[in-house]
Amino acid sequence: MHTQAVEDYLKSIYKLQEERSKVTTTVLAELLEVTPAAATGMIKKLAEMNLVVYERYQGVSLTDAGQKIALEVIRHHRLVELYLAEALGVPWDQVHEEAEKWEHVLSEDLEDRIDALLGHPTADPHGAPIPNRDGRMEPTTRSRLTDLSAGQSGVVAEVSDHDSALLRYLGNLNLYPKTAFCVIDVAPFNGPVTIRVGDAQHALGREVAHYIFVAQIKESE
Amino acid sequence: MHTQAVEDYLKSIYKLQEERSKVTTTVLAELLEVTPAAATGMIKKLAEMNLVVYERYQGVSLTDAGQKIALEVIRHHRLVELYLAEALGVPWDQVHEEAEKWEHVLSEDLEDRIDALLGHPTADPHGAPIPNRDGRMEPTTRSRLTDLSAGQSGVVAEVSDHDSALLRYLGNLNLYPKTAFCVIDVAPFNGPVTIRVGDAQHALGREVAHYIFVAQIKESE
DNA sequence: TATATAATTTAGTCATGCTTAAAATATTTT
DNA sequence: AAAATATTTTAAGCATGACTAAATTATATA
Repeated sequence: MHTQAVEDYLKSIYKLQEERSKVTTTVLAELLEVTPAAATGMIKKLAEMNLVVYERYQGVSLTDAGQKIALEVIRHHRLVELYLAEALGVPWDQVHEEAEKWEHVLSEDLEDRIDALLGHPTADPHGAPIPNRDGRMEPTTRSRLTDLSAGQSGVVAEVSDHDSALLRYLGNLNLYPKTAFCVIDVAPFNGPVTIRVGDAQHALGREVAHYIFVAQIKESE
Repeated sequence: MHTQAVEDYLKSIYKLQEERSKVTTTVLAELLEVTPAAATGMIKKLAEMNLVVYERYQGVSLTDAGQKIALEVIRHHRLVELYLAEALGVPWDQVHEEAEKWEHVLSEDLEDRIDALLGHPTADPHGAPIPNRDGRMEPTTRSRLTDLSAGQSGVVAEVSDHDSALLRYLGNLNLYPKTAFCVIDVAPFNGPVTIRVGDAQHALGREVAHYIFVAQIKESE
């Protein structure tokens, strides 16, 4: 087993790699809420363990071994999130925080039990894909709501879990994954995106829309 | 929140205090699987935090504040043990090990959810009492099976969870808490204790009998 | 009671992972 | 291209919590 710090670093590097081509020390440090100096130190250690490739001033990237561990941690995290929500009724804006701690103490045996109990799920409560035991995930086509235009319809696929206040807000609007909606209007000058969900209509700020990922995009008739 | 080490020390001191009047450095160190020197160091730190009373060469005892924390940790531990057994089907010889890790990451909110889901239980899978939120426990009258004599009957109240092989053995004999039995024979010279459980009859070694706690002792007719 | 043994504490280290401050390197701006 | 700025790394240090080895204190034995 690796330390919690090692697991957290690998997980964070993985997440950043998904978005940016280059994972820099500073961005990593910000995500982990440590100083850049601390990140440099840990990156060096990870490089010695052959979990990341690192060249001074050039950022990091995961090796295959590092990615494997990262995906295991992410699997733990997302399985726990879903389990907390489904089995224990924890509100979806709180599961992330709890799972941050639980992901590091989950034995393989318990992972299997939870996985089976949930019916081998493929997505967590925010719609993020759960890697299977081999580290494979369902490929996701991640369009953001900000990329749609008026007249298009879609389904909420995933919502960023980085801010629990945002999740509470979206929960109040019933904008959970799998919710269908259509875009009524996209206001100019970074204005709100207005959508219709069932009978309700909501004007969402650009930042909120940016954190909503959409699937099954069509032109509404 | 306290560190995991602090919580583990307080829990261990509490458990030792239940059995011995004086908790010595060496016994504590053995239970925690660290060197006596390490225990001395931590004891000093706990004393500075006013969680234990400590005088050099004289052993430790918990303060009220220390006991409060110890009981919270024990409550977490035993609730988790029961939850793992009931909700996730973890075998009773494995719940202890898992709970050792989980007890330190359980939020108060989750504690309440688990407690409610289990119907505010008062004992863990081994029969050990679960402290309530105020730190109160059901008073236990702890006779050991070794204290009984032939012709007496009783009910298994609690079984020590310190050795998972012992638990597997007792599980195979169906000697779970609440199991009724009667003593057929107690062989001399520290010989086996023979008991009858339902239709089956088992000869238990003295060490095993020592780790079984019994309630509702009567003379069988 | 003196001595041997056992328990406990102190002293000095080590690993992990963080911090701040200063130095080195990259990137932007002029 | 040089200067200014931003990023990254190095250096030194701190807290936690463990270790070994040596010194101290208690307890048991003769």
